[in-house]
Formats: sequence, C-alpha cells, structure tokens
Amino acid sequence: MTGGDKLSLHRESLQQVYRLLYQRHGPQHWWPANSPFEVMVGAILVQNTNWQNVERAIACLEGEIRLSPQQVLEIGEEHLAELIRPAGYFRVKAGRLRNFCSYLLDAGDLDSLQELSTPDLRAGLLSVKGVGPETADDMLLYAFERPVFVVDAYTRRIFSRIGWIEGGEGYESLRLSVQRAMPAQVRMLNEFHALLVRHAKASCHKRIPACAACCIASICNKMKI
DNA sequence: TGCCAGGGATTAG
DNA sequence: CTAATCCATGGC
Repeated sequence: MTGGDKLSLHRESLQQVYRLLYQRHGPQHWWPANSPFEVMVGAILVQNTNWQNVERAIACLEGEIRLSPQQVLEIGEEHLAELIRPAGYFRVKAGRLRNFCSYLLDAGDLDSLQELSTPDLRAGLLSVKGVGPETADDMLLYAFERPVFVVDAYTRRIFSRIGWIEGGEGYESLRLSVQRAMPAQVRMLNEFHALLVRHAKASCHKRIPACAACCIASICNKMKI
C-alpha cells in the first residue's frame, strides 16, 4: 500500500451531504446502460466527453453490431472509429476500446473477472492502455458492482467549494478518504457519485467561485460549515 | 462564437 | 513527481 493518506474526511458531514443531495435530486438510476459490457464501453467513451455524445456513439455502434467484445474487435479499428465519431477523440477511443475488448477476451468472460478480489480486478482494468483510475472505478462500481467511490472533476470542484480539500490531492488519496468515511455499500456509492454529477450540472458550478446562490450553499448552511 | 464535457497517455521540466 | 499538450465532437 502507498501508506499515509493525510486526507481525512468527516463521516457525519460527508454522509449528511449525501443525504441532502439525495433528498434534493432523488435516485439517479446509474449507470444508464443495458448490460455490464455497455457500461464499460460507455465508461471509455465518456472520458472528458458529454454523455449525450456518448449515447449517439453507442446508438451508432448498436446499429451496426451486437454489443460484445468479439463484435467490437471484428469490425476493425477504422470502422469502429467512424461509428463512435460522435463521442469525440474517436481515433484514440477506438484503440482504447480494442485494448479493453482484448483484455476481456483474454480474461475469458465477465464471470471469471467477477471472481477476482476488487484490488486484483482493479489492477487488471488499470493494466489496459486507455483505462485510467476513474474509468476503472466506473467499471468496478457500475459494471462489477464493487463498493468503490468514483472520483471525478465534479467531486473535486464540489468538495473544494465546501472547503474540504485544496484541489491538488491525488486520485487515490481522495477515493480512499471518501471510502473510509462512507459505508461500503454499492447502492450508496452508486448514488453518491451520480448525485455529485447531477448536482454539479444542475447548479451554478461553472466559473462561480463562491457558489453562494446554488444549493451547495444551503447544504453548507444546514451543516454549519 | 467560444468554451467545455462523467480522462488518459505522452512528453517535458 | 508535477505541469503542459494532444486527442475531437456537439450543445449552449
């Protein structure tokens, strides 16, 4: 382990934010997909990209092939890139999808992977070129249903606004800190990440330093922060 | 019209 | 180990 995480989040405060977000926005029903494999494809396609564009790309894919690792590899990188063009970075992502599909086929099937411990599975996913920490955790949580917290830019932005972090913390430091402060429940971690995204999109989080007018402010007030 | 989205790899300092 | 840079489409 890379010992000594200095970052420590307060359990009650963090869980209070979760409850308030849930009360405000309700269940988010993530991940929007029809199969674990589709979740994982989406996790790669959504990298630094609007989800709406990803939906188009997936629709194009499904129009041509049945969504499976075999089919994705069979159509070839060129064709694959054209199909996923709406998702942006389409050449890069075509390669990443192929890398990932090769990994899945080498592993056998999803059931084989499901037998791995979460740390081993995480390491395996991270070994794929094009799958970084956030994408791997998306897959772990939303496809494999492991109790991990997904850190993203919205998490950093919101936690910074609340005053819990400086912003420069490493990915793992943040992830483990949240996981230590929250129950290890897939259901809750699923909603928590989705709610943070939902809240960031719904509120005035672009370019507004103090966030005085959005619901985070009311959350902070209720929490007396 | 310009900015930026549910990142990651690569390169440079 | 941190900081830029590249990848690219579509919505507001």
